[in-house]
Amino acid sequence: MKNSISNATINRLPIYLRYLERISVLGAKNASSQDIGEALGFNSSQVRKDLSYFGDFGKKGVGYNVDILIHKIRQILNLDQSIPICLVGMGRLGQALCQYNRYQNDTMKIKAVFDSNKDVIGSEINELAIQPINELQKTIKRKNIRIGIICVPQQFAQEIANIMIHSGIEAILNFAPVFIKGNEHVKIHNVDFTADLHSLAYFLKKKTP
Amino acid sequence: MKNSISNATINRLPIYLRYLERISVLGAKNASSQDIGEALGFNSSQVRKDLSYFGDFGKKGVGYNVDILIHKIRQILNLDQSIPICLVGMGRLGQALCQYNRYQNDTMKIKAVFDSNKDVIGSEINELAIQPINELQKTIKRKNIRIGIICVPQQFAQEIANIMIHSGIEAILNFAPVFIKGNEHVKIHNVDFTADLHSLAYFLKKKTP
DNA sequence: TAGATTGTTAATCGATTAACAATC
DNA sequence: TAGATTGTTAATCGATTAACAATC
Repeated sequence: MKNSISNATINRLPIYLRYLERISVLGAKNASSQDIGEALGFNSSQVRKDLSYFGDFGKKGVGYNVDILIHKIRQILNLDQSIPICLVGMGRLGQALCQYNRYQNDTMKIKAVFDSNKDVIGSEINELAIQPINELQKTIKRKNIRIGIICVPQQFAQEIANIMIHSGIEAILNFAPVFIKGNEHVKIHNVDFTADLHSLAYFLKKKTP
Repeated sequence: MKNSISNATINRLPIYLRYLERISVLGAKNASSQDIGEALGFNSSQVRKDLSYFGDFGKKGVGYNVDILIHKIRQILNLDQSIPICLVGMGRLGQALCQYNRYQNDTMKIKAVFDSNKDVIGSEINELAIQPINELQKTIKRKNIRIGIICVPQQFAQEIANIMIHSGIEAILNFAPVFIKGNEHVKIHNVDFTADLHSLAYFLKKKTP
């Protein structure tokens, strides 16, 4: 049943959610699909269609009640519960993500961090002691960690993913610039901003020198 | 004409390229669409189709010559020339990207960095002095910067984008968690890993407590 | 030659959008 | 009531994949 809802739809839900939370703070009570779409660069039909997969949240002639919709989307995305996550690879990117996550008002929180470098193991970031990789499996189980973030160099990414998968993690966000193989039980999402940057170059005007 | 080639295809080219460069270093001479697809999680038909938009690069019965294909893809993506880029927002993420870019063997290089914080302006990162935002426009023009990276907090992102656009930049990679409006002359790509993380939560198994 | 693999077509699958009756 | 906006259908548009003749 979950499979019948398009991936594209799922990827937009967090974007709707963030916008709604933003305007809720500013005092907005209602938002139409038109409002939401315009603010986020989507077609209003798309907004309505995406939401309609999950229920009739809107009111004809009025739009969507912002706070109700926030609540519903949080439910759909499982963000109505706390979700412990871990992060492996405490390079600069790992540190940046860690710090960013710390100050977010978010139910997904980094609860354990790992690195292979002996010089940083034991030191603290965000009040979390950096642990060695050989404690990864144990810690995932002990802390009920459900999502893993990979920020290690490319050549180690698959190996870390394998440990995570083997430890029963349910989803992985991979920042290493390499394709990671998972299995049918683990959802893997790759973030690849080097590729993003390179694909932008395609759109540059040709210089005629 | 460029418009006839799908966005999805363009987004895959850098991924093909990186893989080919990796196996080239390892001594590979030829690669079939099958090889490439398997390594990267794509269907082999898709690999062939993507490449066929740009020319007949393969040899029937043999596959693609790795080094020739690397050269061709670099040409298609304009990566056969040096492309100066700039980065605005020297928080942890900005610093991480800067450092990463510095040690990449890449024709796209960060040539100027900016921040609004007086305490960091003037200090150096990667042998680049951090400049104030009011020098952004002037510097883009003087250094022929063609792509801008935005790493500022959400509430300032559109403003920075506007300056970039107004200064004649051709593409923007936006890391701020907000939709940025551009125009028909500027290609904008949003990287949104908070949204990525939140959409992963959708796929978690429902706990039945 | 025999086996492998391309480039391309046609079929399929998936996602977006326009349109509108229903109704707040 | 009149105006606005939903939820949903049908149409369109776009992307992927299977299949295969051509040929190295």
